[in-house]
Amino acid sequence: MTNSASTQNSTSNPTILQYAPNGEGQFFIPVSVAVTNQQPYQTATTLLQENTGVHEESNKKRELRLLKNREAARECRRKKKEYVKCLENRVAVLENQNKALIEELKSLKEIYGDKEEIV
DNA sequence: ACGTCAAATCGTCAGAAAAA
DNA sequence: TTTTTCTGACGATTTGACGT
Repeated sequence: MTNSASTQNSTSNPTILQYAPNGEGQFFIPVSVAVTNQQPYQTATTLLQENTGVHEESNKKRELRLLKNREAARECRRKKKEYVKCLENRVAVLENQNKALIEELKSLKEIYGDKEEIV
């Protein structure tokens, strides 16, 4: 899936974030409206102009945190898929075993009859 | 070709869990 | 206790199938 430009409507949900690149090669930086009470979206360029020193540093920290979390989420989903596949394989194996046991029981009953009483 | 819908996928946030 | 990592939930977007 491509990370194409997307202009999300923030009027319905003020905390929606915009992070995808737009067509001009700029990047919208995620800004939570609920927290910052400013224009919902800023470009990287304007942010760079505005933020120096401490702000720049905390921006870097935030970007790094988001990047790490993005990768963590991908890895988490990959592991979860793998786990589900594993469970599905196990289900298939158990179903086959169950079928085989039922067949075995059936043939044993044919050999010995099923009217024998447990004492 | 087009619209519609459901399912899959993604990035982010918040909070739980683990590590330092 | 603080920091870092993991994961469920959410909303937005993409994708593929289907009917018109």
